[in-house]
Amino acid sequence: TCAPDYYRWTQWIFLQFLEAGLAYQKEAAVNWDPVDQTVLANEQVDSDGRSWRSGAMVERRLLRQWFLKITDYAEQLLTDLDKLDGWPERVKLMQANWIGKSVGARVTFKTKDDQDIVIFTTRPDTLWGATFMVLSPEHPLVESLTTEAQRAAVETYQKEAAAKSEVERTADDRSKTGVFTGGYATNPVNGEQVPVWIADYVLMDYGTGAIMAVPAHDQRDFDFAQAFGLDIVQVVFAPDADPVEAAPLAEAYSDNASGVLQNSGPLDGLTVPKAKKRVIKYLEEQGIGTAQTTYRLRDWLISRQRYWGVPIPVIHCPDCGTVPVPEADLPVELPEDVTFAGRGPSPLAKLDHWVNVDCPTCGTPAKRETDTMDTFIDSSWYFLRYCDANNDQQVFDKGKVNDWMAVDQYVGGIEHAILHLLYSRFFTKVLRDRGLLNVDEPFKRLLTQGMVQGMTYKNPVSGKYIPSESVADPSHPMDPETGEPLEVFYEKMSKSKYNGTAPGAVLAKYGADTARMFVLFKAPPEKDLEWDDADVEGQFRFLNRVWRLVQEFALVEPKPAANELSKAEKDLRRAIHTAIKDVTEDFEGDYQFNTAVSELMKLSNALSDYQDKASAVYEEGIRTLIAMLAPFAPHIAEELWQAIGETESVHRAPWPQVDPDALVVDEIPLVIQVMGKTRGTIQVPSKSDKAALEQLAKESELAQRY
RNA sequence: GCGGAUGUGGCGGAAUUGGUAGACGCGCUAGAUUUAGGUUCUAGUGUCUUCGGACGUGGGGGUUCAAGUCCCUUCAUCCGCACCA
Repeated sequence: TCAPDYYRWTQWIFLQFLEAGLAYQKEAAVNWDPVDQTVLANEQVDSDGRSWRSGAMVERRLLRQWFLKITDYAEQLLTDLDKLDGWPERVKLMQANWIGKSVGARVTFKTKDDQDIVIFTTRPDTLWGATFMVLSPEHPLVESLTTEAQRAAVETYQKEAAAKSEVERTADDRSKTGVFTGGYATNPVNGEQVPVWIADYVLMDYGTGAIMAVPAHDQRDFDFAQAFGLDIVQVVFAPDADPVEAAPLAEAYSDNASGVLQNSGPLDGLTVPKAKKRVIKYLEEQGIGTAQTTYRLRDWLISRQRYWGVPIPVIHCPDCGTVPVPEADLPVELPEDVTFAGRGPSPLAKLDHWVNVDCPTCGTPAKRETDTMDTFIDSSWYFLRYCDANNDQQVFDKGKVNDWMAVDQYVGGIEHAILHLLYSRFFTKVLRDRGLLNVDEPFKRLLTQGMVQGMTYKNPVSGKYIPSESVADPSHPMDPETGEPLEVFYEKMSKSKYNGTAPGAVLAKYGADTARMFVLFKAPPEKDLEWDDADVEGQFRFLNRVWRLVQEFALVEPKPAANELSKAEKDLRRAIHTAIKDVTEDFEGDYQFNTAVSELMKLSNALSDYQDKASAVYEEGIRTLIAMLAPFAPHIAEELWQAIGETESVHRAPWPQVDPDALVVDEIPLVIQVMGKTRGTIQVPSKSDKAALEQLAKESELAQRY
């Protein structure tokens, strides 16, 4: 994605976004990584407020930046999750959470001097219970609402809030802080005067930055009211049979299911769901509010003050404003004659000959945009380019993309749940709406594979991690210095925890085939894998057994195929074809390679136990085993394939096919239960009808005994 | 707090539509081979047992001839989101 013949098209796609009105600049309080000296998208800041890349605490800065309007696609990105049957529920939920849809209403409260305070609420049915309002400290109306008596307190609070980071403001500590502005507003449904407060738990960038507070029915509002003695609690719904009074309320009453509205004018007597519908109509009739849906998803900030990235292909002209670079001038290449001065501002900004250009529209001197794009842009469409990777005329051929897409199976880590996987869905939908392709969703099936974890020794007293080499007796691990017993557990590998495994050492000792077999066998692909040297040994043993089995077989002179198979031969043949069936199903289904490997082991065991090594069925078994081993242990399988006299590569050999006849059994063990208890089995002909089976069961020794 | 997932031997994990729970592997026990250790091979390995059996898939209850699987309830662990109005 860093090659100009790729990012040329990344820039072209950016221009498509620009043309569609989906790329724009705005000044906003953004996430600034002080270590990498760049801004970051919301998705790239973890819940502790740290940069996904540098790990530094992110600061807020007011900067003019480029954004992509992913919010325009919030609803589609949410509803189309239902189409993704092949995705883990967990990932879909994380995306739904991140998009954060809330359905409710905007309602306008009036101040004394007739200014509008617009609030957003998901509970417009509780409007009659609103007894105060809270604005975000940054809310533009705070200044005019604040009375002289309260001004000092309000300004102090605003300063404190501004100094706090987003994380501090939303930290675990739920104790409420806030200040009364001295101002009042009118509740539009009942004309009550309600005091207006400011508090930092109300966030300027969600909803409208202002809320109505309903202490009787919202626990946060209740807590706030208690903390500040706002004891006007108006109850507006209650269980029908058990009206709740204001006075004894110990906590907010928020059981919506059984509530019936009271003290609420036109809503009285309605259930909560009905009141929610009715109130919207009422607000609209009265001209005081409308239905509204909000999303937590924010537009995607894509500007980066980094050198390594795709230059944003626009030119800033003093006369024409922001002008896109004409398609014919793409790519805007990253200059190579830059000077890096450690960490600091992007070196692009200092490169005058690159920055200074003529405006493509009017020809007057202008300046290039020096920000580059978030690298997640590059990876949001590469799967489309894969369909037509060498096209130098267009981004990709529509026919080819429609033919190949969507991706049948995507494999990736859970860490991309709300990053790459959301961005790629967004890009696919935008490019579809630009008429460039016909698919709605890029990835049909998603497998989030687990991580490899290492065996970790930790002294629970000192908290120190101990390298495994220092542990003398692994069955009773002790701290070599203090003799204290150690905790043993599995955790993500890390140098500081001495729990890593050097792949080179494993490969040198056992070979790549063993390592691969171990990884596939140890756990199903979506689960974390606990690296255990003893299990690696186990795989090594298995491959050695197969090796010996084939070497022994190579010395035997096989007999020609018999017309009539003995019972032993039939049994072996059934084992062979059961293995083919099961391994094939593991490949075609959910990639449960752990059970596929175990099927290979079973087949190997069956062959190992089989006496007549010269039988043609035995030979079939050996050939089948090697052929099915090939995808798991390609080197050994190739070697063994030659050992049995083949000259072509095993990897070109056809995959073994199931012979349904081989799976048929003449006799099956029938489970006998007497009075609901399993008592044993009897052998019965597999083609018996119900009456015959009942007869056999009644005559059986088990039936006599119980 | 909200949402989701998962609970099966000493361990990792298997078990089609409800039909012999614990496949396969690790580990462990005993024996054989070996000067010894390792390797390799054989047998055993859910718990209890008066050797007849009984019990057993986090706990409790239910449906069924039959439940790891279906229903109700409860507990625990992990993950995501979290003052989102």
